[in-house]
Amino acid sequence: MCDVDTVYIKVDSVNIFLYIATMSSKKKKKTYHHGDLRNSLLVAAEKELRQKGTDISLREVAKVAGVSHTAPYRHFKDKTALLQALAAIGYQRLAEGVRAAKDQHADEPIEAMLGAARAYVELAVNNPEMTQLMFGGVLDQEVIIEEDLGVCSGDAFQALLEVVDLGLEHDVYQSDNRMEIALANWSMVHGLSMLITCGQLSGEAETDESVQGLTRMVGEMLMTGLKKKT
Amino acid sequence: MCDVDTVYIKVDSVNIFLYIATMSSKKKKKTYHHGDLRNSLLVAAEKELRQKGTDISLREVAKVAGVSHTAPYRHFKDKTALLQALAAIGYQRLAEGVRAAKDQHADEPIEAMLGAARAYVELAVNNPEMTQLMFGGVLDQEVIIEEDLGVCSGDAFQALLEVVDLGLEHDVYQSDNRMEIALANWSMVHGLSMLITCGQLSGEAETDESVQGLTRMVGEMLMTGLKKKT
DNA sequence: ACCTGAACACCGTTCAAGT
DNA sequence: ACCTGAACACCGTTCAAGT
Repeated sequence: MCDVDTVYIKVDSVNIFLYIATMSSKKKKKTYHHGDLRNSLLVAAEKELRQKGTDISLREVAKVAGVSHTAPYRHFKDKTALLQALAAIGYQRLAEGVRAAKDQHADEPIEAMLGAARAYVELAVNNPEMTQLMFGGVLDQEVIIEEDLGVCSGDAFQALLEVVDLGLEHDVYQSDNRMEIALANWSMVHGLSMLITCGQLSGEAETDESVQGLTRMVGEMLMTGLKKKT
Repeated sequence: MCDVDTVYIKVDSVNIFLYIATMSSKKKKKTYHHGDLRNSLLVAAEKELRQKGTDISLREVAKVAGVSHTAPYRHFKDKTALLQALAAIGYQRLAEGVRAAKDQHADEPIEAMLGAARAYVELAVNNPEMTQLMFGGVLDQEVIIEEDLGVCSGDAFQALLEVVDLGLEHDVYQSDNRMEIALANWSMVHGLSMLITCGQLSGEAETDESVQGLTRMVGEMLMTGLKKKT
């Protein structure tokens, strides 16, 4: 009743509470989770996602993170909220990948777009479960619980628009409608990604090289067109 | 003990058993499910899919079909098998839609392809949950339990190839690689479908008209190319 | 042959309680 | 403030049993 752990109640200070808890955890069995549990949960969730696919259990995530199965509810409203927060991280990486490709080809707008396409497909193929989580209808994009999801997914689209604008500035496109150009590129690249990650192209997209080849191929086809010139 | 229902055991004939069961069902409460339960389960499953989305419960499907929660196991190995059989129906409709569009434009290969694209996107947008089931990673395409799935999904791709061949016969494409042309078209159309059905384009794809407009737009962009001609 | 009902291990979520 | 443990209603699947 009068041991170290009870002191913090009377002191009523978060910092001191944490300090004592940290100290005592070195002696006793670590029962409380210290530090950023929210983040630990997301890390655990991604590990589970990669291993078991899109249908992961919140209880298992908690177990992997080393807390009780009710602890996640301190940081996320429900299971969907955790998955949305995880998807938000996926969109963040997507935006980063696209911007990195753009910066590498600042003077060659077409190569910048093809590079962005390569980054998009590569990320999707290397993280198929994450891709399915983001775009597979596991979570309703209509009902956004974690605001991060809306922000990050919007920013990813923004990154794509920046690559389009690069081309418009250099006057390389026939059309001057940035939305249309963006949507055509996005659809093409997204479609290829989804077809590969859901296993429809299992025959022709097995190695990294073949995936890159396919990406370049469909990307150039969109740029030059399929129809014969008259 | 000695009423009508027990006769069939001694007779040991399926037909007679079924006949007696049918007769008795008119008098008593219908406890057994007569006729094609397999089909009834698929109908119930699609109803549930449309209502509750991709995460449906096998028990609920059984309840909707009017049988006990273990009855489905007489017709499907497990829940995944039922979902795969349902997805197979989706691929079947896709193949039909594409072929119908092709037959409508037998002399205009480009219009045939654009029509097929329209059919594909339309079907996806009108059945978003089915689309997510087919392509969203809910079921592993790697592990096919219901053989129908493999057959029907292969046939849907076959239908697309037929539309490509129409164009090759009329010599309208720059490339002569049917696989490449097919993949470019498929990626484009599939990407647009998935972006709409997962809610990413909620702003610009609300009405049937706007969806058709977007489909035609990206389709024509692929045909003519984005880049300025030099 | 076809279906039922009890049983098991799991799940998401809530809530009173503990430190 | 942060986490736990019991409890509840649900789920997929198995199996002995019924007609």
